[in-house]
Amino acid sequence: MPPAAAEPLTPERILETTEEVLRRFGPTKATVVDVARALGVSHGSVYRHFPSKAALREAVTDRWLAKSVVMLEQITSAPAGSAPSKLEAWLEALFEAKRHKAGDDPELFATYTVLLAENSGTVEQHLAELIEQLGRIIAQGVADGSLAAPDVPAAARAVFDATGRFHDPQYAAEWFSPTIVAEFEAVTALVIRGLRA
Amino acid sequence: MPPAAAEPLTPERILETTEEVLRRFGPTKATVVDVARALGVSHGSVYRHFPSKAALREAVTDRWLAKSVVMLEQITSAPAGSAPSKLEAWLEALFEAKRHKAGDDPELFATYTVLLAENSGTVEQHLAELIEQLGRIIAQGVADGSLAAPDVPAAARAVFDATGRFHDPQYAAEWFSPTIVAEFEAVTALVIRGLRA
DNA sequence: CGAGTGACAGATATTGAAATCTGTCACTCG
DNA sequence: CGAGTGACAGATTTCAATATCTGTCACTCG
Repeated sequence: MPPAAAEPLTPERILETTEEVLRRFGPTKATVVDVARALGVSHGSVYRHFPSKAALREAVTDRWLAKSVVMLEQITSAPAGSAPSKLEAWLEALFEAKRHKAGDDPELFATYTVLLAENSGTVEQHLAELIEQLGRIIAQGVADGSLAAPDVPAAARAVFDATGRFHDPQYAAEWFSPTIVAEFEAVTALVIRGLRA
Repeated sequence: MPPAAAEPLTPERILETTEEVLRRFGPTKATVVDVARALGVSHGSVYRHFPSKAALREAVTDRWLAKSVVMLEQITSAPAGSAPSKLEAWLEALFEAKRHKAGDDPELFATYTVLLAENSGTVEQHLAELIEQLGRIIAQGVADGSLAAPDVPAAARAVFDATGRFHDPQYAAEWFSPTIVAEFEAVTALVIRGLRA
């Protein structure tokens, strides 16, 4: 990247550069000074756009999480497909997306795992959005009679909790075991069976 | 404790003292020298009974894990009770046992969590024993027609995986949320429903 | 003998001084 | 004016010297 630029210094540019710096140096060594250096400005300028290093890192985290929400929203609001098959597709898409992120660039994934741990508020909000999507799929199933759930939000939460081993980054190391796909399928099948009308 | 003792130095006594030292100093500061000092012997003597510090810590871990297995075995092999209710009781006993351990003495629990992390082989064996117990309960249910499972060991594994949030120590911090019991019950109900004939 | 010792080498952990970083603010300059 | 600066104080991290620990082994002594 060009070390200096005539372009105006926007939050957007700062976020992009922060991602780049995190990618290069990792979560412990990446500093605000590094970001400023990469942008060709003084670190004081970065503080004009973000009130603290923590806020900057949180904004990067938020951006990263938003991508999965958008991807899964495609499945959630697809016009075709039964609720049970949507549920299965949604859970598999979530698992596969995480698994590929963790496998393709383990260091970057570890970096984001650290960021996630220090921004539990942001993560919680993101999880709530995912669970809300699950709730919409389950509600569709309840409406067309394919699923049964006395309390849809609670059922959505239960499905999410029960599949935690396949989306919680704390388990990332296990996602490359030769039996993991069979285990994922067993849990998914059990959960969907438990939800059927 | 008496710093010196005329009693012979047995593996048993060393293990007890090691537990004591771990309890007092925590997993990072507890040393073999500390254990020897507490026993009133030289650290060389400890190495007559355990080949390494790692082996000593592993033996302590093993001992600790064995207790839950014994407690849950009571439920597993109880003569009375339907398989679904046994399953529920077993999962609840596991959750409550862990929750109380974590709540009653958080530091000691954290110490054992560190020990667990450095002895993944021992932990895996312990988990296999727990899953084997679940398998026996499910097999009972299949035999009496209350449960359906094409592959009993796989179903046992799936039940254990699906309830991970309520027994994996990595989630201990969440076990004191005001909604955790409702969440546990929702997942348990979902899983048992998924297993019903 | 053989359970226990303690001095030793190499590995690991602790400590405190120096370097770097975070966050602020009075200032510059287009 | 107002985006950007850079020197500064206090907090945090790094680094190298120092201390402690792990694991071995030739030895003691009941």
